[in-house]
Amino acid sequence: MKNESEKKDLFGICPYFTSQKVLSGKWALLILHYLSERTLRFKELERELAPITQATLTKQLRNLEEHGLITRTVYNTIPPKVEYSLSELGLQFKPVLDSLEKWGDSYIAHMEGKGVLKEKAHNC
Amino acid sequence: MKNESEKKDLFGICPYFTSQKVLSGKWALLILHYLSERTLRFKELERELAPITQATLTKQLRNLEEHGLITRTVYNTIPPKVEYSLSELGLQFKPVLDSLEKWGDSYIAHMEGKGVLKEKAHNC
DNA sequence: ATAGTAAGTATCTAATTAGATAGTAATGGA
DNA sequence: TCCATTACTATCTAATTAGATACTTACTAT
Repeated sequence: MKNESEKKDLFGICPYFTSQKVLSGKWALLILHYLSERTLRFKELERELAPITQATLTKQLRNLEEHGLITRTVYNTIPPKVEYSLSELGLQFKPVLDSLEKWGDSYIAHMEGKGVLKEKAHNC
Repeated sequence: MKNESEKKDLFGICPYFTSQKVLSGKWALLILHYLSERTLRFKELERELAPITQATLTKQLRNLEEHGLITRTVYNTIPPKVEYSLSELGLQFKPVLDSLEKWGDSYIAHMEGKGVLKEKAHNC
């Protein structure tokens, strides 16, 4: 199934399409948010993102790493220690996170105004 | 499969989780981008987003409409005319689009620096 | 000896999304 | 009379993602 002629792959060409691809994971934004606050170990992220599973978290982290948003540092200890943090590119993503958080909050406020009220989250 | 106790549904609670849900469609960002420039008819959007299919475009638009980001205006003419535009909430989303575009562009520039060069897109 | 720990991998299934394809409705124009 | 037009809907299949579960490694503390 080769389709060189198709213009499907706007990845790396259109900023919106590119962003969509990078951020498409269910947990991507949340991971970037937590890492924007501080470097975290695998286990710490797992706790923050519960009830995420290990396998899923690993996949999401690999995806972000492949796209260059986060860096992975392995310490050769037993038990293992692996730290995740934002790369330079990931740091540049902060303005997006900020505007997204602002919008998300006003979106939630808007919904609450319409009667879809929920309790405030403990984490996140 | 009822799971009231699970804290899976952070939609409407956590701004990142909420944003993720709203923007999860493959074409969501692109649609919001085009609509942020001007009101568009269904057919116009379809052309801009080619090779999207009608069915897919309809689904994406319904999703955005349900989440309150866009408004749908039907004119009772033959052939039909339906216009889509950003709602108040959609307009508030503009800062996100702007920061996203900025980041996407620098991401692409970064990739090009690493030798993943592509031609510039005609549209988008 | 055994259990606990951290950070995985490997499979497989379930759920969600996107896409292909065909059909509809009402009208104006050739 | 037939075709084009616009904005769909309805099915069905394909592709992608998320999640469940079990296993691994090598060391330390009980």
